[in-house]
Amino acid sequence: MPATSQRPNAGTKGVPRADREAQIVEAATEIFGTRGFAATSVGDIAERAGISKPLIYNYFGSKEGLLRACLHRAIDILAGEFERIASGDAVGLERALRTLEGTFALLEPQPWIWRLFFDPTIPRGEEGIAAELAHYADRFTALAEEGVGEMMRLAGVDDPLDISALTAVWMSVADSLVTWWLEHPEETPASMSARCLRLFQVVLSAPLPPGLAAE
Amino acid sequence: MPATSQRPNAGTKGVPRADREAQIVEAATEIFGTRGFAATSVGDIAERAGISKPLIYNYFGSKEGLLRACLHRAIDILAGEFERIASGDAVGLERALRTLEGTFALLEPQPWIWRLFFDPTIPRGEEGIAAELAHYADRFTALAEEGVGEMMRLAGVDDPLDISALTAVWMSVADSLVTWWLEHPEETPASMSARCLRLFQVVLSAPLPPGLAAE
DNA sequence: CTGGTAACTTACCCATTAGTCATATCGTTG
DNA sequence: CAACGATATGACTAATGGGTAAGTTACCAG
Repeated sequence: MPATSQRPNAGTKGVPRADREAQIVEAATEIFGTRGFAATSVGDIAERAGISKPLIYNYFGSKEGLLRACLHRAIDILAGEFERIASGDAVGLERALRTLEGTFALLEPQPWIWRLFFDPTIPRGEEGIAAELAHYADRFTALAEEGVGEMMRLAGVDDPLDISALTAVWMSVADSLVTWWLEHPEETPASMSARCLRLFQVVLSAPLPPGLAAE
Repeated sequence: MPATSQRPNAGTKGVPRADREAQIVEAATEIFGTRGFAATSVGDIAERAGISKPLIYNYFGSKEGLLRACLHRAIDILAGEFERIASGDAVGLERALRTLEGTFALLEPQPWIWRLFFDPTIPRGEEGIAAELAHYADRFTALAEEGVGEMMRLAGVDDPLDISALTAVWMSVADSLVTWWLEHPEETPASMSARCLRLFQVVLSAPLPPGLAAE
């Protein structure tokens, strides 16, 4: 028997660091992604992950370091595959549909990761994580803008502001579908894709508003 | 001359309570709306409004009370007009365009108010403001769902989940356009409306993806 | 069985910030 | 002009939450 036992729960539980880190990052990503960085406390994350707060600081150094780890994992999951999807040979609305399908498949395990890149509550100090985050968010935005711009040029529009606005709309559409999915967990990637096809169909087959009919 | 002067700036400045309240609410709405509730401190708001923190507590009781006041003003500005716009006789995409136009005109003075209703950093305790907020957010959602549902029934779709998803998408589209506007302050409500018309045109005139062409 | 190290936790520190108190000035009114 | 209520603030308290110090337990190599 040990001489003293003032910290009854202390001591290792035999979980390797890599495993714990993954587990913590997973929990953190979910809470950061749903509640926002600013509204989340490190204590909340520790509780959710079933460990204590100092372990997080041991492994990640700071709240921001934890966020950085979440981001890097998110990048690993998304970046390559996302560019592959976006660089297919489809254009216009078909490219949009393919991108949505790919996104749903990618995000299936944890849709929250997407939110990290566009969390408005992350402190916007020039230095630190904000810059890094902006870099990756911009990569996704650039990808989207490329697709949107291509479609608009086909339609004879090339006003950069129009492209910028429609890109924002498009990304928001994708985001809202992921969010909706979050609230309907029984949906599969396949059923989401099918649903999107139906929704496109409804919108595109709707009667044109006046002033927009001809041309 | 007064006997003592230990608080040099104390004392009334002759601003009636109603005016001060309006001024504070205006400042608070802007900061809450852009940075999020959780990431905003009462001190920041006081500084922005040019008054001291205790005055806010004097008038609104708590940070949550201040948010409630912001919400009520937002309701006053939006609710009636919004319902009038939505209850016009337009349907489908024309109703959508009309709603956007009305929204831009309404939000012109302070686009931030819109964000209050969908701020994810507001504490989600069952009791308190969250319930009230959900009530109003649901009213807007119901309005949108009515319009979307009408359009979808015209297109022969009546799956409630499809309606729910497209409603989420539609609200997100409106939100993203307001956000985009926030980042392009030189735009007027009229130019935003015109831009939306062009964007609709591009999307609707795009070549249909395969598998979606015929019926 | 004896170190050393990696995996843990309790109990704390301290900066920020929600919220309060006591006080000060002004306008009005009898 | 005295008294009062409304408008206002500097200086405090208390709690939250990021971050740390120091110690506890388990495993493993010699």
